[in-house]
Amino acid sequence: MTGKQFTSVWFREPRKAATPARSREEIVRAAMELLDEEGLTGLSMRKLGAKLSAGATSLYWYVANKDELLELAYDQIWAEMTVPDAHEVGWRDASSSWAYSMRAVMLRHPWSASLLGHVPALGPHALTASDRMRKVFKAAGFRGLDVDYAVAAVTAFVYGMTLPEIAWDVTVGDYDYDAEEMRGLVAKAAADFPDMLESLAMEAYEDPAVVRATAFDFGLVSVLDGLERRLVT
Amino acid sequence: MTGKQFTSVWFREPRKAATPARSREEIVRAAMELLDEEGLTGLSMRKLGAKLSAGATSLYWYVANKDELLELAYDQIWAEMTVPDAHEVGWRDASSSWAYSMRAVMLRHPWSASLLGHVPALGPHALTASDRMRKVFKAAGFRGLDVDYAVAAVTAFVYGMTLPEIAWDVTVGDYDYDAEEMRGLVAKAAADFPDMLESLAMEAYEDPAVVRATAFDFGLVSVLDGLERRLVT
DNA sequence: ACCTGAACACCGTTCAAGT
DNA sequence: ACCTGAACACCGTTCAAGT
Repeated sequence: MTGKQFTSVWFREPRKAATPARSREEIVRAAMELLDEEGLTGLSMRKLGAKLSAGATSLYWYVANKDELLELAYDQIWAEMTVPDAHEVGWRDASSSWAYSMRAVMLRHPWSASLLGHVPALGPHALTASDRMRKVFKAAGFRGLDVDYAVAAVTAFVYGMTLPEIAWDVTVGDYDYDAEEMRGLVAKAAADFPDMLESLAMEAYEDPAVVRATAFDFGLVSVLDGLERRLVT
Repeated sequence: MTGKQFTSVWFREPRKAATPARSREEIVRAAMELLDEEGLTGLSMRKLGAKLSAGATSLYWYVANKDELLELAYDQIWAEMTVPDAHEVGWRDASSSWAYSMRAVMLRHPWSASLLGHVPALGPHALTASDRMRKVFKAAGFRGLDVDYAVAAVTAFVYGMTLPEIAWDVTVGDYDYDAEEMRGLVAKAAADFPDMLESLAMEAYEDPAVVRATAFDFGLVSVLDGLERRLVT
């Protein structure tokens, strides 16, 4: 207990602007651009201020602190995900297209991976998406807290699968790397594990993007199959 | 392409100490203590130096930079997970006790959640754990890349489920919060979603720890059921 | 109502200098 | 071989002062 109160942007009323020279929307948009270009570590209040040709500290008029700015940017992520109506396409199609769209959004905005799960998802877009996901699993036949459990299981899977993909992309993007050399280094680290070396060798002949997509699909189908079994018993 | 080479602690030989006043092991142990006590943001090279009654910059003799120090600490996480032998207890029991132990380790070291997936898992302990997990799924009957896909699916699920749990614990720990008040705030944010309010109300009568454990089990059983189905078809 | 710059208390890291 | 302190280039945030 520190005496601090838990806070979130979503618990406070935004400033009502009289003559909005700058606006929250503009700031969040600029922040997302910076995040997309330079990643989470590339976003600083100073840089963001400069981008908006303002002093870094001007931003504090619109936003309590950097964390709340991130909460705002984070919520936008959810706006980009699509959740089809289960009554139109069935719950399996609905939830798997949602899963694919969540993966796509994360890959498009790699910084979101560092925020997902860490930042409370209480923004309007996050809530809307969750609500739609709940409806999908209700349509599937889940009842009570099982609805939440099902949503959580799919979300957890998508998130957990996509995160390493992003980490890999970031690594590849940040460094001058040679695929062959990289494999050699990894193989050296795994030298004591013949089993893993074998699987590494198998992968070497496949397109990495295909392997990743296949892994995702394999797991997603499994998760949905598993959830479906909860319905019949 | 930036001209930088990709590096990892595991690709370089450690310094061979002649008279090791300090050692990598000691530094990593101290770093983990600091991490357990104060979290990821609580670890700074200066603080760690002070804890070891050394100058902050002395650490750079043992470790290339902070990222590599985190790689070292991160690998220790894997040492704490247990993966039973599938030939003794069967693949379902083996993989689910591994899943539970991974969850327990993450909850014990909340900072690990911010490293998992972000930091390359190339350390000896990470590799050992992965190797054992692969053996479990091989024993189950998976072949080829399916072994990796199965391991990835379970890992992704555990990680994705546990992360929000940790975020919640950290929030509760950091702030002076009243359960009732908190629920009120969340309910206000979700005011437009009657469906979610209903589920919020249901949860209010349950022990949060029980709800979380139930959610984890529900999902885990589903994932394993789903994987099992891959074996029969 | 909005914006500013100076200032504070931090960071990670480099490097020449010490022993 | 190991450790140090000074220095550099950054951070987020507060706050009194401006318009």
